[in-house]
Amino acid sequence: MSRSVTDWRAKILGALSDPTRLEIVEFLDKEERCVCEIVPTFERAQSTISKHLNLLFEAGIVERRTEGKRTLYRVRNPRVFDLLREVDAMALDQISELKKAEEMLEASIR
Amino acid sequence: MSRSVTDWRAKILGALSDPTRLEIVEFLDKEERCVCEIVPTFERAQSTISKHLNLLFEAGIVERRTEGKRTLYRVRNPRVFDLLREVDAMALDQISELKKAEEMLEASIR
DNA sequence: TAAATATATCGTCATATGGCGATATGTAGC
DNA sequence: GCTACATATCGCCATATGACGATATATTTA
Repeated sequence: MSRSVTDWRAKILGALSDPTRLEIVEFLDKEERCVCEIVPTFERAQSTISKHLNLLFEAGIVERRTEGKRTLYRVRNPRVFDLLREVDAMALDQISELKKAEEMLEASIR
Repeated sequence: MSRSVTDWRAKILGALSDPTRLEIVEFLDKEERCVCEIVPTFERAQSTISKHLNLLFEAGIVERRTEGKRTLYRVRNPRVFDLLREVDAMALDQISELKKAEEMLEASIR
């Protein structure tokens, strides 16, 4: 079941298209962390976090290794942070665009 | 209903997390195109393409304007292409990683 | 105004996703 | 071997997504 470049791109982007997963990736920012650290950081059930981590793993965003009874996750390719920085720039752009529109709306009401 | 930066990031990434939409964005690469050009390019129903375009619009990826009876779409922020290039690099990396694994598997069988 | 064209929207279906609690699995220590 | 701990997996539910054909809307042309 070989996957095209486009499918891989979609898979990578899909893995990053959830707020919780985005924050998990940020939390892993260059630091390896065990699930036992990740779970209490987010207000989600342990099973939910586990599924998110597995999804990130399947998409090749993170790697994992076990050490005794813990499993440690880390970001596999630091490029993901460059990617996120690009998205940030776009997101900030959308937000400022929206603010501008709101201000124009208010001005027209006044 | 104001949206956080993380939510916007997720929305942008979600809009790009589908192979058809990725290809639509590539097709719009700096060129404005009408729906009548986009639809026949993809093997999808017109209604399907229309929904994809609207989703890209909602996420702020594309802009649109009408000219007579046609609607023309274009990419709103060329940054999206920088983003896609980053994803490409990651996708190629995953693929070569997979190939390497396959080769090692074959070698171990031989 | 009728017909043709371009696009959006609606209704429906099948499948995917995100969430949870409960349970299974695996390791460490007693 | 039993217990505790860490993590993954299962079963379920509600909602989102992607697909389609059919229909609605808007504009141009006849």
